[in-house]
Amino acid sequence: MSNDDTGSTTGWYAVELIITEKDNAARRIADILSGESADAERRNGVNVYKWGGKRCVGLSGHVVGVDFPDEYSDWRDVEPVELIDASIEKKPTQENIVRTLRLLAREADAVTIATDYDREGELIGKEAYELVRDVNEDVPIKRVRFSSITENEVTDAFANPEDLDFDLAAAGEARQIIDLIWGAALTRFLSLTAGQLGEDFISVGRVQSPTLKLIVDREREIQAFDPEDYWELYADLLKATGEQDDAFEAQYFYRDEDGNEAERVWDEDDADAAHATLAEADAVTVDSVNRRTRTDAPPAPFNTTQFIRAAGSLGYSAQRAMSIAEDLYTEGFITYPRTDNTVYPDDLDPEALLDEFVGHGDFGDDAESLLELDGIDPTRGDEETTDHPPIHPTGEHPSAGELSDDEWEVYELVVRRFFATVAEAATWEHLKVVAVTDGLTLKANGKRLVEPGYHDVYPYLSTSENYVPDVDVGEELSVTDVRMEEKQTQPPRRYGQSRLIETMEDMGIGTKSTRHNTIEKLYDRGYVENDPPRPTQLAMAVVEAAEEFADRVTSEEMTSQLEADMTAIAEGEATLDNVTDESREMLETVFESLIDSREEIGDHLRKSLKADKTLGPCPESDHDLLVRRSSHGSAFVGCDGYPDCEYTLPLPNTGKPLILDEQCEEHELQHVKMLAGRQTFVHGCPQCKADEAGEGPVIGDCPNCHDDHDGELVIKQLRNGSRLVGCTRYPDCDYSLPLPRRGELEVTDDRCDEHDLPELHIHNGDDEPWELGCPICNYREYQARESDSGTDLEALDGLGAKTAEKLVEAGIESLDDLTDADPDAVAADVEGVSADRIEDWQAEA
DNA sequence: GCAAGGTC
Repeated sequence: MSNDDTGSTTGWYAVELIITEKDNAARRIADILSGESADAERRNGVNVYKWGGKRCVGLSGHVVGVDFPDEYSDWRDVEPVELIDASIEKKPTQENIVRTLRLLAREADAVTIATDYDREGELIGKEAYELVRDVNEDVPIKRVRFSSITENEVTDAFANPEDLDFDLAAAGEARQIIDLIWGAALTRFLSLTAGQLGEDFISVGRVQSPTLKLIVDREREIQAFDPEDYWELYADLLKATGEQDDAFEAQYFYRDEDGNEAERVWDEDDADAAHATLAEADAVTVDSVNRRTRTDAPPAPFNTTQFIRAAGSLGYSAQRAMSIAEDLYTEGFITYPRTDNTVYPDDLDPEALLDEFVGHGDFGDDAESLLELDGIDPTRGDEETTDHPPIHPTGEHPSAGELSDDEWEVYELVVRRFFATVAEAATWEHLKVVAVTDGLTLKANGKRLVEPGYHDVYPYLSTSENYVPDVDVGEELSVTDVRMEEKQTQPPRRYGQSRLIETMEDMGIGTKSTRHNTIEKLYDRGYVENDPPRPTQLAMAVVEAAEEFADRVTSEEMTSQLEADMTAIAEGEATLDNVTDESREMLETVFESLIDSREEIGDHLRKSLKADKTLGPCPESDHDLLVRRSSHGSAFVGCDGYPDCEYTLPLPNTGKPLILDEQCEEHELQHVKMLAGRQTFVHGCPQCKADEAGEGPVIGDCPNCHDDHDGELVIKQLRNGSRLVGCTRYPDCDYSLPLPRRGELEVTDDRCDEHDLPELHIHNGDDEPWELGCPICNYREYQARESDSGTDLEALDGLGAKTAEKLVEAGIESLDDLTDADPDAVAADVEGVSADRIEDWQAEA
């Protein structure tokens, strides 16, 4: 073979470059087209697969992005409204890949674009097309389309190459431009108006803002909710047998105006009357018995949204579930996790896939029992697309210990979901009994799982039964107990992450690949906190401002209109220019009223930002206490009146503070929770905590002043969050020993022989404690390590770094200076040090 | 330091 790396196109075979959307697709296509003979090499850190004269390279989705020219990059230098008519450039976002692509394109005699078969894939293909054209004006560039990477589809597609669909790509470009202009202009406007530049900018966008509005609207409903009292009545019934198994609970119901069954009694007198009647009844008579068999069909194959929902019920956030799924995909255990498809493609052979699991420990038995069913007919969902199959296992098995616990749990979920889709339906038997007494009706609903069907292989859904015994019409049942419960109607529940993603899907906003990121973005922007997400005051204010002045960006219609426009562009009925121009005009109109209300909007946003940080009144001034961040990043409580009022309270070092709704009755401060993943905990009222933490138990005598003044050493928690061993006579005696900030401190019963102080341990999580030892010995060791501080004074017993510093300031720079000094004169110069103590040191020195 | 959409 000749050297094919010379870039020569005059060789005896032509060099063909194939470009795919991602590395994984490049590798699989190279395998198919080369009959598995392709070699991989790395160029600029990018995999290039080669065989014969062919090169195949995978992009990483978009490798260029739209942006404004550099002169628009400083937010303060540009009026946001100017962005509307600014030019837009495409800039490489993945330099390595762009470089490699250019390199390969120069050498190519033919180029084939094989990106995903969807709109965004066409745009990514066009981006590749332009990068190739930049360096190779004449090379022919073709486009192949296939809906799954299988031998048949891929070879067919390459045998019949087509042309790029520039109209379809333009539809995608219109979306990019409109999203950028609206998003950037409005984001900058709000951020500048509220003075939030840098990390804490205030963002707005076509997808994030309607999503945030969903959360905010629900919160408004919750806040406006007015609970209503109601009562429910229950009776325990028993058959004449009197056996335990023949007892069950029934609930009182009546017919409402529409003739429907109702259980809630809204009037207390009515409830009392019904209760009294029931309480007097010794027995009730069975009025009707209804049996019904219900088929419980197995679930449809996983698309991204349903996968996120199922993982959510196992406790995974949307982001975490997707991140694990992406890893499992990259390692080859499951198929591509970003898909809308809920119908398995024809080329998936469920029996062959089940076969792969036979004999594999955790799944073998279930796979075998599924293979024994008569004919396998997988379930189908409503959505059928052609780009990727529903998420299912590949049949590749992870080896023992290869997956973390979380990865295994998610992998098992995907395997079992596949099992469920080929399993049989479950059957339930429902039994409804109605009994009457004195004109009152009672009912009991029983359910029993007769045929577990798919539940045997998919144990994630509830199969709890409710037992009601067999009874006959006319049978008398004795009443063994009667209960009346007072209840209140509950406000609607907040959206959970997976419910939000489902709602976004229903509304048609975002995509399978981005919805979970959008939710994460709302957290990053400080718009929501906690899980399920709760909106902040800032979020409320942003949504209010957007609703009032840019209603379009908070509504799902912006997306549906955009979709319609994109379809028109793709079909040649509209152009990119007329769609984007029209959108620009709308945004101009938005800005006219926005600019007029700049001050009002800014005030409202700033007030809300402050409200999000406010805990309650400061005990030392008329201002509020706020959660603040110190220059080195740790959180603390400080007064809004600073610098006039310097009142502060400490917060724990671990985690990010979250202000809760609960309030401390004594200090009127809201409670604080520290968010730190699994180590999240409720800190409570910071004032109460500071009061409790003040001084710990006495651990020994103060070596500085005990002999003269009975000073004792205690462990102190300071307001800035640090702690130390200090003297009870502080500030008269400032003897102190530092302690580490992190971890839980344990005072053990062992004592140091030399200093008669307890040995200390520090606990950090589950690890073995750090045996710090006697605090004096520990500090000595620390000083020995850090002893290039320029003075040898610190070696003295009980002389802390701060006092040493003061001595140095007073002219005592070394042990020699100290020996020569007059104790009384030094004591007068240096605060907190007695003449006696200096004499002791002189003796020691 | 903007968006949303790909992908890692």
